[in-house]
Amino acid sequence: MNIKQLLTEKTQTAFVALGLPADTNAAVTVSTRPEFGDYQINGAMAAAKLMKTNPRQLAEQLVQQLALEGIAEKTEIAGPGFINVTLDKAWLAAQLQQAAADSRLGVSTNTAPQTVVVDYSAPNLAKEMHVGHLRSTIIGDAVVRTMEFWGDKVIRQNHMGDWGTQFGMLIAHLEDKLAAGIDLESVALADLEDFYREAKKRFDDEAGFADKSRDYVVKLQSGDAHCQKLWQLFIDTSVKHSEEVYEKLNVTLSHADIKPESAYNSMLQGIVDDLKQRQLAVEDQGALVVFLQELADKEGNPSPFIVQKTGGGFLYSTTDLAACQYRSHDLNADRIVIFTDARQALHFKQVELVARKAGYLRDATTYDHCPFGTMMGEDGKPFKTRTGGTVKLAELLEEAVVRAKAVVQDKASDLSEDEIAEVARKVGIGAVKFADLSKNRTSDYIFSWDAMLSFEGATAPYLQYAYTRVRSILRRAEIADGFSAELVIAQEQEKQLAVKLLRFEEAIQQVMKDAQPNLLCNYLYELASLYMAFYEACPILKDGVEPAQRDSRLMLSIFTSKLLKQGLDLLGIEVMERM
RNA sequence: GCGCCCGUAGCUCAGUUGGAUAGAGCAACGGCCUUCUAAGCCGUGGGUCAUAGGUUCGAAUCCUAUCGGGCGCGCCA
Repeated sequence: MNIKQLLTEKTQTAFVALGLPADTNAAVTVSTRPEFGDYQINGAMAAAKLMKTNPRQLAEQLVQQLALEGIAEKTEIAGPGFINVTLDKAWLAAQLQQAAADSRLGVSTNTAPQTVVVDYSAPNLAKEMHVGHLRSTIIGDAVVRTMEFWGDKVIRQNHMGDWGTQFGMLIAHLEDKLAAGIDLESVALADLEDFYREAKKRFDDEAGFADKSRDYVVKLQSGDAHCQKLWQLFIDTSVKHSEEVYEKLNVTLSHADIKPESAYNSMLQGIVDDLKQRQLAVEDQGALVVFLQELADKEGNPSPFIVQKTGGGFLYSTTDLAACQYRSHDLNADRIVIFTDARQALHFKQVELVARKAGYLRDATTYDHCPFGTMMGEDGKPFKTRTGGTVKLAELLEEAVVRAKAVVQDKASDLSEDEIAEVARKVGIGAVKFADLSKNRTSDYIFSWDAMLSFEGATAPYLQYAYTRVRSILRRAEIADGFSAELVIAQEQEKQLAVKLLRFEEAIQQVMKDAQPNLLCNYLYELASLYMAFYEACPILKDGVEPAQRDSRLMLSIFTSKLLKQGLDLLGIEVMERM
């Protein structure tokens, strides 16, 4: 059920009946104020301009053609030509009745499933995951879950960085550690940050170590068995670290979704040869470069895109072109979605241009780079990653759970120790995720412990709390699993809740279109908020409530609980029965 | 220098395709627990949508310029 879409279709049919083109923008939106009804149709004004007629008159004609009998209780024209639609309560109840009996919670069937490749998380394996990886990981995961719920075929791709220049120094350092008999996991690679720092220090200070590191990179990339073995040891350990974080974060990325940079290794020479043959890439100052006139500056100097270094080495640009080829042709993607920070915007623009020219991306494949802002410190200045400024993701999550536990113990003393631990985990992790997921900004964002770990207001705990309140009522009501009753929408709070419950599909459509889970966060917060208002205003199990009204309100509650759970699940946030 | 992103309440942020009187949360203040979980609900105050022009029935939204912040611009990823 998608009311907005229904009204849009009705309006377009009416437009056609009035002799306007079928693609005239209906401009259906949710009403901005209660006295304007539930939805408003704003298309008449723009259409009138097009036809050079009076907008109010056109709105009148449109209303006569609309055919909203049974759907709308009232259709009014206001102002210069707004059409305000107030939905019929009986119609809402009937729609909700249907949705409540549906396993998809009223979300319509996806009649044209797409194959979507989603590239997200992609940590650099040379280091441990830090807070900067949070956005890509959880935003990507929420979008992926939403697409799967909708019914698209989603292929996750964790484009882990495992092939950079730093690995030479890391495996050289690892070799020495192992030679000294130091245990791999418990000591040498227990803390990747420390390990990286040690290696970097030797690289900068120790005579001969830098040369050895550079030598090892070349050896590694040309398939030397010894270096490969050291590298594999390092990679395996680092991947394990990442997967521990995924587990804690409740992220759906599995081992099978890892498609690291090194996986494209065998394709790179072919890509470069092909670009040369197509005369897209030319030699310049020793490197192989594609010049892009499309991105030229004002003087007409094209934008350079290096695909092969002086000396023959490949870069991430080469890898990303190979990834285009693989995803578009081999995986047959209709859409490729990539979540990285905004600093790489130019890079991906270049990748797409080159990939399209060379045919690595089919015309049928859309390529969406979804950027987000750079992380800043609380002082508003860029978050420093070099000198101890990095907050490890694992540490953030631990802190979140510890803080949540203090709150849970304070507020829910009747829970057992085990339950408290469980609730603290879900609340803490949920708070961190929601804090990040609920922000849309493509601009820079400020990292703040307090913001991340806030448990009041528009936060995950608020939604989780709303869920436990509903569940508590349902427990007390002692109703059977398949409970069903007639829905009656009477009071204002019931109606507001009902309309919102029927807008779930609108929310998830937007999330998928723009790859922005914050829209789902907004929706769920508003839903929970309306339930809270309903909860305060509409008694259910209290004395004096008529059985029919009680049962109808139980139906509303059951559906709300299902929707909250499902919606939070799409965000990767868990719920609990009590808190 | 050129390019990209951004500028909304004291703070953090919403604001859909250009729609009516720009919304939440936090913080502040005032109410609401002998009855369904007060991590809650109800209410009050708080705005030159960075600035100046322009486009039009109508602009936070589109265009131009200026100011401010961040990032990027050939051999890292």
